[in-house]
Amino acid sequence: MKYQEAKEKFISTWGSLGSLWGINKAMAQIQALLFISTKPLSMEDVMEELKISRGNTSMNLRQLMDWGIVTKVLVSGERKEFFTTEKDVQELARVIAKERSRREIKPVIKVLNEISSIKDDGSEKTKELIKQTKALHNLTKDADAMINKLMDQKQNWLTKSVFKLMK
Amino acid sequence: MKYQEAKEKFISTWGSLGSLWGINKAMAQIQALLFISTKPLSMEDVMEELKISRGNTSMNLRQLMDWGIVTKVLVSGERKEFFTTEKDVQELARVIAKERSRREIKPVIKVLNEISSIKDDGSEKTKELIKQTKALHNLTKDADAMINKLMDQKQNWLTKSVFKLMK
DNA sequence: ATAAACTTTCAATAATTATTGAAAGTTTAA
DNA sequence: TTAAACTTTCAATAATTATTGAAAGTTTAT
Repeated sequence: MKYQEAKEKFISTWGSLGSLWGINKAMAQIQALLFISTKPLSMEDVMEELKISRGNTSMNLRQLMDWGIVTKVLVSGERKEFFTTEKDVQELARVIAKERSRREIKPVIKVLNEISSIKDDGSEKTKELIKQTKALHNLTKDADAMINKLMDQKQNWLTKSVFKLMK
Repeated sequence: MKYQEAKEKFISTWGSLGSLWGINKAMAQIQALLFISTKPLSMEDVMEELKISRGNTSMNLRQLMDWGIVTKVLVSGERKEFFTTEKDVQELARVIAKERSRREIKPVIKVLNEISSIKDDGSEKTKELIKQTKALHNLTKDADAMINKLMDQKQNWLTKSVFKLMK
């Protein structure tokens, strides 16, 4: 496999993966492109490489910046804007995990909590609803707390203590 | 909030959540309905409750069975089939995690591995591609291993040892 | 102040994904 | 073996989501 082929494969794989953890294809592909680029890219560069329109590029770059994983960089002597992505995978994972928690998990925890707190009228179906949403509420809450804690560990938590403890 | 409202809220919340961890709305809603139901439901029951067509119900029940979180149960004296879902949240989480790992994470790990193994031609861009896909490969691999290990712990790993160790 | 260089917005359109419903298929009872 | 009860399949259609491109907006250089 040559460079160009490998690069395309990486971008398309990362792109389709993206769609299943909640971000769209173009957004994931742009991030992938920046991730393996040796220098910041302009909007022009991105459009060219990925064959997507200016509007699409603009919108998705903004989203990536909202997520906090892409930043504008100023290239001296250049008028246009250049973009780069977080290059450290650990930090990347941390940012993504935190953002997903805030956007998706936290709201669900809130709703589950509301539902599990309805008044018990004594009927079997109400008891079941309360019991099951309570269980789901606790699981979600605990899993969210855990993942955040894991991701906040600075250096490689994986190969260090945590992982070993679970052997 | 009364029972009916709470129930509808639960089903719709779970339904929209579903779409962002890779299963479709109808599938997630059927699972949610079964999850809070006190007894197995027939296809008729599901169609009626969720106002979806027979075909849709049939297809999504099959998918849920493929995932291993819904099972057919025979109700004596009844001709038609009844369905029920895994009621233990921990076991549910385990099955979902395992299945996602198998369907989504493992294939990505494989591709990242392939890409990170291309021949280094000495150019800067090739070096960067190799370096970054290698980093991503390791992270994904480790995270996948960890989540599987966590999920395989039988009883409540969360409130017990693992969680405490990360304080 | 003007215009060129560049970016953003958003209505229109395209692409993708989910849903329907009816025909075909299967199972069971008699 | 027939037919009623039930389930599955799948082409057509609807709903949703992503993308385009051109007009409007902004910034910078002169």
